Amino acid sequence: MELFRPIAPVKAYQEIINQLEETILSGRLRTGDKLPPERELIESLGTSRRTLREAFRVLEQKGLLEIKIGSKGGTFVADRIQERLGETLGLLMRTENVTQLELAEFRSNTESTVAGLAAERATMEEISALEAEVDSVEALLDHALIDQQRFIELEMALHQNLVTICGNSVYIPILKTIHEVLLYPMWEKDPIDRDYVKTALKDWRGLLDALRRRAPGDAKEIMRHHVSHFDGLDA
Amino acid sequence: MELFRPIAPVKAYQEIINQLEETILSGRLRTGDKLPPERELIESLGTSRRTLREAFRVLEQKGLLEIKIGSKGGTFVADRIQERLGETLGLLMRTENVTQLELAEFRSNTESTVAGLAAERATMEEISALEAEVDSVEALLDHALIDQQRFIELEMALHQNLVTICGNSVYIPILKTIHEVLLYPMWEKDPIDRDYVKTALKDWRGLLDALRRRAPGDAKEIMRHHVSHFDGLDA
DNA sequence: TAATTACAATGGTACCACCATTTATAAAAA
DNA sequence: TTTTTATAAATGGTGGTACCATTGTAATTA
Repeated sequence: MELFRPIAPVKAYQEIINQLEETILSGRLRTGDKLPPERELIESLGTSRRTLREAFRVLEQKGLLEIKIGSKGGTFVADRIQERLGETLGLLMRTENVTQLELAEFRSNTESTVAGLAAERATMEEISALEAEVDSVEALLDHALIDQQRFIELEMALHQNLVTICGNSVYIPILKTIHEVLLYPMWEKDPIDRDYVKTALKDWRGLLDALRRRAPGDAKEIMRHHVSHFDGLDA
Repeated sequence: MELFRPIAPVKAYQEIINQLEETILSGRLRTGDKLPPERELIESLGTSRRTLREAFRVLEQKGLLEIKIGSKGGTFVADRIQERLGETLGLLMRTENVTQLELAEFRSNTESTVAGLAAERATMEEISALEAEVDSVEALLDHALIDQQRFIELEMALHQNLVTICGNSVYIPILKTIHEVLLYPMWEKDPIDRDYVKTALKDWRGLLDALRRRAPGDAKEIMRHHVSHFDGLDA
């Protein structure tokens, strides 16, 4: 009889998850690396194929592994955590714990902060590159019909680039998730007319100016207005 | 020979995941509901236990299911998506090589925003409850030796409560992750003296005042200073 | 040479038996 | 009677083995 047994008994599949996760996160296994076939791994790990596969399913869901079937298939270390983050965020919304309004407010505040940081740190080259993209948006007005799909792509790219310019990588996955998972579908519903594009252009021109003037306060206000307008917070 | 075969062959476990996920998200199964035992479900679904269990593992990881072993155990519908969001966020930060500085900056900006929102929306009851907690921190000064562990717990709780007060649940999992995963270990390293606690107290008293005065700007500035001081951004 | 076929590697599925954990209940001891 | 202990039942956890499905490559055939 045992005097002491673990409070929370360790399950085999959980142990495998922990071990592989640690190996991947520590960098000993890198993105793209191929793991040994299941039938070999079970010998190294001293477990059964069934248990290993349950662990694989979890790590696949976490975005750390990617599993392909077929002759050249196998288990590969992946880098899809961001996708999963987006999926989870979408899941959270569907369960009605998070409203569209909360999300829009979060985006408004966060993008505004990012714009402020960008105004403090943007180099002339970065500003010029951004301006070139804004010009691309303006070019859309040359056509009688607005290419809605293209406009959304350009808008998205502009926001992504601004995040990069702000120099804090924490914001990148967070805003990318918000953009792709939640705003993309929203924008697709609302039809975009010429006035819409013109308003957006005015915002971006103003932002470029604020970046050049190193005016974080102005940049924040412009971006707050821009995002609020697009998300319908000002409606 | 087949003329047409599916582009992406549907895997059985994926089909089970989709089916159960849809059932849960549509509300036909609600949080706390107990699913039939594995051995019964495989008959309804026409699959094997192994396949069902792989699907369960994924849904458990997603935070939609909770599985308990033992006589009164079973598979239950859970509501742990927010936890998973936090976990995923932590994972992402570990893999994206986020620096401590970036993280501190993100926290400073975000907590500041949250404080501003709280100042706009806090009820008198919420402010009083927060004040009671601040009093608990002050009580730590009655002892010759500061209970470091307790101080950290109280600080953490104060921040969490402020997030709740701000009324936007998007911030909850994000800041919770930042706090638990990344700041906790940091705080444990630095020894906390009486002056440290006194400074923190002054910040919180000031914040309480700002909340009462409905002064978002002041609240934001105080919180920015408070967080920066603790994270060593001002050093 | 080009199309077809066969093979091999690898993950996907299935059935069966048994182990481990937890709870409830009954039996035994105080 | 009350407390402790042993037993049983329910349920998830693990292991083994065999076979199926998918995919790429090499051998075969026209």
